Amino acid sequence: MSSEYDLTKEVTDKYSLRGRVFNKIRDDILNGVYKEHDELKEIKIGKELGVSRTPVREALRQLELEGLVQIIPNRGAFVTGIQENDVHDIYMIRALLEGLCARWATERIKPEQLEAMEENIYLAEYHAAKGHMDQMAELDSQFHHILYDACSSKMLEHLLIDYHQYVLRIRKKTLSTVERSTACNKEHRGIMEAIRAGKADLAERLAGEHMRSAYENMVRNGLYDIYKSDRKDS
Amino acid sequence: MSSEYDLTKEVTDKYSLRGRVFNKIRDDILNGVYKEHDELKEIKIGKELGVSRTPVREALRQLELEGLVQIIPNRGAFVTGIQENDVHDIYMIRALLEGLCARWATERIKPEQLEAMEENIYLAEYHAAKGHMDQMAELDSQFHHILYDACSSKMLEHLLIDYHQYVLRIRKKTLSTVERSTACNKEHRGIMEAIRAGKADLAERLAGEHMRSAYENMVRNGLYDIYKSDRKDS
DNA sequence: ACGTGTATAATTGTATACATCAAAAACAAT
DNA sequence: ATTGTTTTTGATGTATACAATTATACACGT
Repeated sequence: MSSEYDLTKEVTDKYSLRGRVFNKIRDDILNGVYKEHDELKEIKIGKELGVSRTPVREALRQLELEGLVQIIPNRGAFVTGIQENDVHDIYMIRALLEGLCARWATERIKPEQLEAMEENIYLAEYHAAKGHMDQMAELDSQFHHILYDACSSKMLEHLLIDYHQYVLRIRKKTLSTVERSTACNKEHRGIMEAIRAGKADLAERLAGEHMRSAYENMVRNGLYDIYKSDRKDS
Repeated sequence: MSSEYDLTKEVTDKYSLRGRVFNKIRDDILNGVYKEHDELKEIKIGKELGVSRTPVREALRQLELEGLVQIIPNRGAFVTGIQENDVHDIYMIRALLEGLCARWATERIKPEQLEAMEENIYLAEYHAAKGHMDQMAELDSQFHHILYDACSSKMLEHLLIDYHQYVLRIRKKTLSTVERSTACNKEHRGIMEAIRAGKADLAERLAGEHMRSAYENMVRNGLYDIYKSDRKDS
């Protein structure tokens, strides 16, 4: 069972109103429901979700810290969103950090975690072969979360989980093609083998390349036109 | 004038209660006033600061997102703090990211920013020579913020400012020695020269080394014993 | 003595009320 | 018609009130 690698960020999210509101708004921003510079009014959102202002406010304050929302005192909360160039930056940042994560994981991974990775890749290859594309994003997420866990760095894990979330929507699209999915699985396997063999340098390099190739695939296929609509050159 | 590079993270911090409460608790955690596993009760903190629970709650929710506080639903908020190994991780992460920042800054820096860096280093060298150690942390912060600004990446800037803050207390201690201060200034100058010369690879490498040498200096001088007290091996 | 169960207190979660601020509208003056 | 001022409106900032949950204390039974 790999239910251990639950992808929910905080346990609180499921059980508190604030957590649900936070996730809802966050998803709506990442999924383009709210666009750049949209104003997020506490009362309106509260009504829509059937809650009072309080949990909405708390959620907005958190989103401010994540950089998805800008709060101007006494004015309101405005969507910051993710720009086209932000996606580029995120992938370049991730290339470095996933590399570091793979390096540390090589030195610190536990047998169960390696086991879990093995199982994950096996499953992913199976579903890719069968064309079950809807499963791929989930499995990809899981693979990376196992890696984040295995690096045994609270700091790095926290960071990578955040950045992983940011590009959630785009990842779903990217992985919906068979080509990218199979390539992705191959790269995952490569990283795992390097970790298993204790080759930290190789693992780091492969993890970095994994990010770059994901990004290049995205650009090549014009898969992030979705962000272009609400672009502003300021 | 370099007042442009104001180090406050958000404008809201100064003017809203929540912002002040947030900064206060944050500083208290980073400065060791609250220790690992301390419980942060909304009413108590509110009373201490002379405010109601609302701003305190919002601040705690934000700190949760920063990872400095863990919130257990219906139970309370507990200090997570920064462990000894977290400091290590932060510096290794920063080594990569400051490197990337320097690289991008090399390609995108504006003349005014280069000017500001020049001025900053000049001032820092002056104060270091005069033994004005109290100024060093501030100037160091300023240098890095100029760099963050110059890389023209909202994402990377946001991230680096966060991590820079995390190690604020320890940086103050480290820079209080003349040796480290002068070495630090030399490294800053090196980075600036590389950027000015358009040597991105060199700038990246130097910025990374700057972090590693800062960390090694810290370890060598046992300067982060302060974190050891509340350590737990879990 | 020990564990269990209930009552009480304390704390958090949420909703609402009031205060404050800022943009928008209405109006006056030029 | 345009500008400047006042009024109004609507939103946020903060405080408080109530509900739900959890921790504590104590009595009871074994």
